[in-house]
Amino acid sequence: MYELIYAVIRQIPTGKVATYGQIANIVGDCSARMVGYALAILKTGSDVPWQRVINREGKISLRSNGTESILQRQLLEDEGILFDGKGQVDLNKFGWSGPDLAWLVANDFYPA
DNA sequence: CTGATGACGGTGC
DNA sequence: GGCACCGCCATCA
Repeated sequence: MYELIYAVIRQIPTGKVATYGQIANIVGDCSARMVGYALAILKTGSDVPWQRVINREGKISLRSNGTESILQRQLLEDEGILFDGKGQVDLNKFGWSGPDLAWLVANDFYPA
C-alpha cells in the first residue's frame, strides 16, 4: 500500500534529502502524516533510504525510540550531507528538487 | 464500528 | 522567532 511512497523515496539521490511534505506533495494522494507513518512501519533492512526523509525544519524526526536518529544522522553524513551546529540540514543546499519528469510519467505521477 | 494515535505541516498568536 | 492548535487519514486497541 505504501509502495507508492516508497517508490518516490527511492528516487531521492545520494547526497540529497526530502521533507515529508515534499513526498506527500509528489504522491499527491496522501498527507505528510501518511509519509511519516509509512516510514514508521518500515522495517530495518528495507531498500528504502528512509534516512533521506526528514521534517520541514531540515531536522531528523525523533521516533518513539529516538536513539535511531543518531544512526540516521551518521548515514546522511556518510552520504556527504552536512549538519549545522543545531543538527539541521541546509535544505537550500541539500534539498531534493523532485524526481525526473520522465519518471513521473512512467509511474503515472504526471500532474494533471 | 468507534475512538485514539502518530518519523508532519500550516496557520494564528 | 517560538509555542499552541487544528487538519490530515491509515493503523491499532
